[in-house]
Amino acid sequence: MTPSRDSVHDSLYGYLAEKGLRRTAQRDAVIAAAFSTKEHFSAEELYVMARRMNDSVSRATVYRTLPLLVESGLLRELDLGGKTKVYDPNFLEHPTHNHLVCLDCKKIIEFEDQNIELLENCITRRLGFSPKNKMVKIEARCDELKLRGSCSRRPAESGI
Amino acid sequence: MTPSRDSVHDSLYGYLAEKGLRRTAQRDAVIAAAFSTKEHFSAEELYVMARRMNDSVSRATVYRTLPLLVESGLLRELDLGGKTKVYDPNFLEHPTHNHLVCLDCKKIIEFEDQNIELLENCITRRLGFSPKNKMVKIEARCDELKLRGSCSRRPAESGI
DNA sequence: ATTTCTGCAAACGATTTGCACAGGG
DNA sequence: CCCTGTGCAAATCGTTTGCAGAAAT
Repeated sequence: MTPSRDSVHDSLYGYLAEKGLRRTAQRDAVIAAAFSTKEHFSAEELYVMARRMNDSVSRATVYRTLPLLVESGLLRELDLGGKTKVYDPNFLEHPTHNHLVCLDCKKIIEFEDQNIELLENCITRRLGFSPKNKMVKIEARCDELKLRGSCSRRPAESGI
Repeated sequence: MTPSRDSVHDSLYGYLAEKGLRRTAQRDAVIAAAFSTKEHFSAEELYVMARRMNDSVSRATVYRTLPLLVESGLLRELDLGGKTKVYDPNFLEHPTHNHLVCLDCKKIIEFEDQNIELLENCITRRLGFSPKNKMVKIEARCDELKLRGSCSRRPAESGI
């Protein structure tokens, strides 16, 4: 299910090579950390995870590596309403998924929809552009919470 | 076309009154500034504009007023890919519009689409939620730029 | 009179950067 | 070797906050 770490490595290091950039133990650790989870994470959280794989990784390296991962398309940067941006490692497996954020419990549900995808492409072309990244964010309130006064949903649920 | 400033004032001060908050000259200036344009603006830009209307307005007051405007629904906070968030005063006139951002020239095109709107509502209900805010951001590249090597579009164009 | 608002300046916190050394090709 | 990458600590920059006085109700 998870894309093999090797394919992620190949993909990024292919990208790095094109730019004349080098392979290092620290970048390996950051990549391994980023794809060791399906959860969204902040830069700081990635720093902690990467440090567990290789304690020579510094915060600066994490902050310098993150943009490379985003530009190469391995990771997607998202603003889901929290105080910092988060990074989503699930775009390799689900390149067109979108997000619903519950305003009550802050839970995030990922969903895919082929129809929206299609409409986005049409709209973009009609305006004279070629689509690159499309993102939908829906902020909503939990019906169950409104009815029962508490939200029973479990954190790990994903609509994918 | 622009909603009368009075209606904006009424709307916000209605909201403020509900919360036991007060009407002040500084808030008036910030509101007037925010709705003196159809362009997106940053907090700092709003500060400059508000100061032109009343030079007693401080940066702190702008930063304290901005969340009130967002929570009351008058202004929408957007992450369009720049380094800071921007605020969009056009949601009063076009409550469901979305954004396309050109990766080449950074121009922003606003568009509305009833079909996407509908799909977002369906998806949200299907997942057991009631939609509150829905946003679509499309990042794209200008076809004309690709063909001609330069982007001839003018900054003020809006797809609404 | 009571409470909210304000400007100021200091504090904050996430991110970025300059530097000198380490290490990949 | 040469040049990129690194950790460290300092710098940056947008935003937030504590405070004492000003102003709204």
